[in-house]
Amino acid sequence: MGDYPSPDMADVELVDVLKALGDPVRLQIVHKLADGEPKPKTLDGWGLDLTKSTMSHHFRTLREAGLTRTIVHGRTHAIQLRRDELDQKFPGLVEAVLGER
Amino acid sequence: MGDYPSPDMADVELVDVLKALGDPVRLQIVHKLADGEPKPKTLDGWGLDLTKSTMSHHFRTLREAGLTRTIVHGRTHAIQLRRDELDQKFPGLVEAVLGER
DNA sequence: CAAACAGTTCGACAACCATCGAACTGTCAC
DNA sequence: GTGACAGTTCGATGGTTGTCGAACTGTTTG
Repeated sequence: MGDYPSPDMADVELVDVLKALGDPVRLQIVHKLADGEPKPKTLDGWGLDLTKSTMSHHFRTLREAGLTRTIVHGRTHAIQLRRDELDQKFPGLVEAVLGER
Repeated sequence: MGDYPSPDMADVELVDVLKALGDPVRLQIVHKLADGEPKPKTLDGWGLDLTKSTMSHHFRTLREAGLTRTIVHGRTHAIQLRRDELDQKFPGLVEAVLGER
């Protein structure tokens, strides 16, 4: 398989981040990623009853919007929130969205 | 004309707020409202080249998502960011979206 | 009252999007 | 190597959305 390029944070636009977050499935995924640890895409605990192709679509959307990065490990993939970069580019945004405070 | 009810902030969902903000036109409108002052819907300075019906659609979307309130003044309407309520319900969100810091 | 004005609503249209199943690609285990 | 496994991609489908023009509603001003 190919690779899964995340955009440079310099090219990430706020409106695209917000659009990606403006979907209940993706917002929930981001919540599960809040602790910063990479999570396998196969995770049972997403709490979502969707097919793999739909999940794949959302993972791609999050990655292309700049919110996550994909870590390939043989035949398994993990997804991780780009927390540090996001905090630098959009200070307070992730914190506010996750409701931490 | 009827009235323009804003939802109770208790009923406002984060995902709907984010979806409303995830559009370039509406994000720009919110930026213009950042100072908290009500702005007439007729404002020339929105910086948007759209018809009145399209603007009306976006104003409605923002209001129904809980982001703004409409102030009717005879035949003119003003729109205002619900800053205090939003700050209370989603601390730091508006600040982060507006890029204040 | 009549005309101008501010704004909404409606219908249409195209573009986009979430979802699914099926087919496909790459990797690991046997 | 062959089959199971993890994940992506593709095509289709139905629903949503952004945009416009035209018609409409309510308000102010002559």
